[in-house]
Amino acid sequence: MDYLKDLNTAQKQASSQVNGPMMVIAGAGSGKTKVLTYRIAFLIDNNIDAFNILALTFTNKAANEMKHRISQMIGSNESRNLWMGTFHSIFARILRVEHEKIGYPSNFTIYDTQDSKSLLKTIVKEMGLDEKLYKPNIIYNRISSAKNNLISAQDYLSRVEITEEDRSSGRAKIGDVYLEYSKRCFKSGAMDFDDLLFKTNQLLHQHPDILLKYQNKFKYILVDEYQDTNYSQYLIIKALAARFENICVVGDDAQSIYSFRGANIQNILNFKKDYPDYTLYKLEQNYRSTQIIVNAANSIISNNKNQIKKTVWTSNEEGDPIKLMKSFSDNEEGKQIANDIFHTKSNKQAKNLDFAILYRTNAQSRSFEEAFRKLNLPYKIYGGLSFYQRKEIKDLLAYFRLTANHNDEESLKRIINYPKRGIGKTTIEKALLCANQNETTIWNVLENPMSFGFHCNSGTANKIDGFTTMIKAFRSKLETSSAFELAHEIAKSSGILNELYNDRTPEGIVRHENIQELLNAISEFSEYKKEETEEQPSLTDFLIDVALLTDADNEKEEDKDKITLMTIHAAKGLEFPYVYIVGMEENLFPSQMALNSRTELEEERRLFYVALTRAKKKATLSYAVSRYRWGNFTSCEPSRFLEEIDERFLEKNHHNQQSFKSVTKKSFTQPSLNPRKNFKKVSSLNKSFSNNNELATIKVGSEVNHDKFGKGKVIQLSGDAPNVKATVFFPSSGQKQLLLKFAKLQILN
DNA sequence: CAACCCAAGCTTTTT
DNA sequence: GCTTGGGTTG
Repeated sequence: MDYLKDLNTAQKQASSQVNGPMMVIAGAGSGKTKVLTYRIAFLIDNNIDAFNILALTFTNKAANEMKHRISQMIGSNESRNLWMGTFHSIFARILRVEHEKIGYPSNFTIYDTQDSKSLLKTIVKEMGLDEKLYKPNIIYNRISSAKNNLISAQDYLSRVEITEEDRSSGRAKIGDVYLEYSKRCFKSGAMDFDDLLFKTNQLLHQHPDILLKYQNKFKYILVDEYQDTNYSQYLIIKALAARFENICVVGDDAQSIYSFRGANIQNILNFKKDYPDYTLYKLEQNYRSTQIIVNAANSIISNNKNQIKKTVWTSNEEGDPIKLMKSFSDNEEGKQIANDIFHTKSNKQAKNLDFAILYRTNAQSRSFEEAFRKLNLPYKIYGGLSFYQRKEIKDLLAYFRLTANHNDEESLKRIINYPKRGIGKTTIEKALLCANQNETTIWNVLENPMSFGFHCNSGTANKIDGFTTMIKAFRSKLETSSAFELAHEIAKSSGILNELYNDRTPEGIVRHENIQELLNAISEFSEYKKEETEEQPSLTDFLIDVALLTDADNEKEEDKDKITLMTIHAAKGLEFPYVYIVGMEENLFPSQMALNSRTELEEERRLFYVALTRAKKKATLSYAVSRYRWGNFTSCEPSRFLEEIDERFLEKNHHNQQSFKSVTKKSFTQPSLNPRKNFKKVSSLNKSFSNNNELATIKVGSEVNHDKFGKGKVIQLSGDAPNVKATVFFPSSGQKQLLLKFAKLQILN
């Protein structure tokens, strides 16, 4: 157990307590993860079976890093037996095992936020409610916070104070939408993110035998980022730990930044009540940052009234003062910081990976991207649209999901007409109506139209039959084919691969590459799983993992040495030598959404605390006096947070201040200094120059001219007059399907 | 049914 | 400024 030598006294004490409840309050940069990993290694060294240890984290990334570190300490043979992962992934895994108890199939689908909102929208339409009033976002948040507080749809409807709230906001029917939403998810064999925790609570509370089983399994429980747990998560932990009370939670109330999604700081304060004989450890020495940064961060957080008292200190060097940067506009901000990085790189011999730009909202990344590109500074952006949320990826995944679970309504709606196969909106709506009336799923209606009295014309019926037959064919290979084989076949047979291959626009090419990348990911996944379990994984296994994989967790080698751009939320747990906190303006940071109450403002301040404490060597704070928001040029005031930093920690002369005054003046009189593309496309009025005689002579191989697409060659003709459809390949814009009676093709030869 | 055009809404943060 | 969805036209 030599490794304990690496720890300071407090860290050592916390790492080597084996039994009993304990809470570690860990200041930023004080070695929180270290304590967690060392403690797990210590437990295993003290003959605690790794199978009996459960470690819960908030991100896959945190879990993987910790796993990696532990395996280096004690060997992967032992460490692979640990149950370590995010709340959502661990409990999804348990729900798949215990699915019968809650009436779900074991291969249930996990709906992401997009799926949930799309379903909500469908329901609002079906119920004939005002779509302006019943916006998916609002309903989703209502339902989510209900679930996080363990309020079922039935509970929701019977609680007067809740329904009264909805009534006064003019949305009296939200409870009914919630009920229908729950029914639809259940019917579809689907759970949303909140369900994973909600149903786990149901499972544990309604089945004492199951609870006992997992209490006995997880004799030792560790929870990271405890300040970010919500009520639902709190109850799960409490139930599981009730028998042995070997529970270790680690957190920092000053870094609680997720209350908007139901996180509750009270959970930290309640720990005392639940486990009166707990031990409290405080990690107060910061190993990450300079004295200036640590003390400046302390001066900021001291403005919060609600907090656990602790004194974070460091023995590191004093370091550079914090730099303030003022810019005229968001574009200037990007340029200035790009320049600053450029110079720091050569002056301090820093690498790209030493720099991070942290902002409040994803939309702020744009000006930095432009500026970095101009200076040839390599960068990477986290967040925003993640790989798995891209349309083409979601489309292909929807095929996988529907193959595994035919009842998955959202997946079916997504792909039944993609690629185009002539099954339109009207048909889908009719089928859905029929499904609702018969209390069955849309898949069952489509697979067996007769038995549900579903009528449509024979052409459509054929197309539907073709679709269901195809999906069933995929299904029959689910258990026999390898994940990659089947994935590739689906991509091909569904027509997706072809569709994207024929799209020769730059976007189309990227999409095609993305599909290839997904297939590669499946192949890598298979290799990895085979090593771990010594079994050939199926596509279902991949789906289980992919649903909860959010951002690109495994970083590519070529992305290693790049400047990082991310939101502050995404930066939690990370550190960089040089950190730029940008957009330090009122209404942006603090966000204008957070100015209604002290609690919200304090959360913004904690967010600022998190941002500043990411910096190891030097922090730069930047604000602009004007910025484009919603396409409008708006003026901004510096953030109140800037005034809260003790002046001692700030760079004295803001040398750029003066020059920017003059820029400001000049630019206001000459707005063209800051040009934005503002061209509207001029729509060209088409001249009709086709006639029926020409149409009659068109044939496969004909060279034709199209008003918009230019010259092209006819590849295929289908349909009967007057609805003849031509497939034409245009070198300039790829393959297009055109109806001859409208397309006004000119025949050239 | 599919392509195109235009207006509306959007920007908090994420598993 | 951008994306999405509704409505219209081909």
